Amino acid sequence: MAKVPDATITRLVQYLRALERMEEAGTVRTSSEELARATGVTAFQVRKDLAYFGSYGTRGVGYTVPVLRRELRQILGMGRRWRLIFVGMGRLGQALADYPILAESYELVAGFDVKPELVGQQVGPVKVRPMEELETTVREEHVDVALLAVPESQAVRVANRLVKAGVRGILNFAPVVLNLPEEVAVENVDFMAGLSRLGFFMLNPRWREEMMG
Amino acid sequence: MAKVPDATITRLVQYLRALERMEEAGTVRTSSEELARATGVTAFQVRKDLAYFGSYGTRGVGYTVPVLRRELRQILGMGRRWRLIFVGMGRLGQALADYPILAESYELVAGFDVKPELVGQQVGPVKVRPMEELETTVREEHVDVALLAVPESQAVRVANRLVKAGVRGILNFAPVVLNLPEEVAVENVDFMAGLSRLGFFMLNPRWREEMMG
DNA sequence: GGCTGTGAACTTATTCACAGCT
DNA sequence: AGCTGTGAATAAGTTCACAGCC
Repeated sequence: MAKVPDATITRLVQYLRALERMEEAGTVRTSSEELARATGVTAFQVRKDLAYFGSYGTRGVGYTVPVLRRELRQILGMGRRWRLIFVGMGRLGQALADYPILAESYELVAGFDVKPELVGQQVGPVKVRPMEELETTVREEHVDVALLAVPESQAVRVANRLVKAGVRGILNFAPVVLNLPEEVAVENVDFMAGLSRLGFFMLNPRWREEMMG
Repeated sequence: MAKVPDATITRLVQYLRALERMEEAGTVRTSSEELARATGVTAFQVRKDLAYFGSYGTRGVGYTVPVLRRELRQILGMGRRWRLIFVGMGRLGQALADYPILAESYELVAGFDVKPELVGQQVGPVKVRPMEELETTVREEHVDVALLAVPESQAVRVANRLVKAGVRGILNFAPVVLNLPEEVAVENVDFMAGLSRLGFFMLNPRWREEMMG
């Protein structure tokens, strides 16, 4: 397998979503053209992205929705149910813990918070434990990934604890740069950064072509 | 101004954050080296990114923290307080409305929800109005940007309403591809996609170099 | 001497044209 | 005939080396 552009992975997620909608709708056959329309990229791009991983279609015909869906789930690691913990059960953590789609694809092991009044509470499918139990839980209950929703000031410290305890991935909602060993995967969900970028694009509507003088 | 890479804008936000931390700490002088360390990129990259917009430093000396901070705020449109509405005041919308950093940089005009029991409520600094008032509010109260936190199934419809009403930017929390006219800026905050990507990187820890056969 | 600013080299990603199957 | 799969061309983005200025 050749080296796959980062952006390709992001697009694969979108293709998978489109395929899931098609399968729900009962569609059996699709094409790079149709996937492209559904995800806002070009058909060339769709075919190239898929080609990094193999050939899943039939020339002259197209792709079979359930087949391609299964393959993409496999590639993206959605085949296995990763074991996930919530770290930080404030407003944001609580909102996310109650997000139903999460529980479909991930095994929600537990939540953690420093606040004693939250410990013991049940938030949707997630029961809150004290921070002291973080390391034992990660180790003994084979946690793969942590959803980090603690305040900015604590994010770096807690992330380091998680890495030391042995998680393999962190979904980071705090607006900080985590500098972790590269065997730990990190994805940042930084909506404040998104807002700042939005500000730039609103100020510079023509940034794509040639920007203002 | 030459065409600026998309990724540069994302990094500018990080530089700005680092500068704000430095200014809080009372630091007056910094360097591309130091900014690079704080944000996890190379010093070359920092200098190149800044060079797209002008020259803000002094050769042989470095950058003056408050000066560079002011310039970056200017570039990113943080100089003016954009007027923002929340669309969708469910758990996620509520959590975000209460996020204190938001109110520092944005004028929180109002929130909107279809649920009658939410209408009229005060969520942190945000008062909830009925969806019927969406268009009038956008037009009469000069709303610049909408934070879209409605269920997936409604996201496309509501986004189109917002565009028609005249917003200039949408921060989209729904996991759907919005295909909007290009004069409207869109930023997606798609944490489910982040989780899927995490799955891929956990499965393929060596994806950076050469991936498995 | 030291650190910025930038053209040029290089690397990575996207677009394209068409060969290869069905 | 039609649509995928892919090497080659083009474009975009990053790294680098060093010129320029304090």
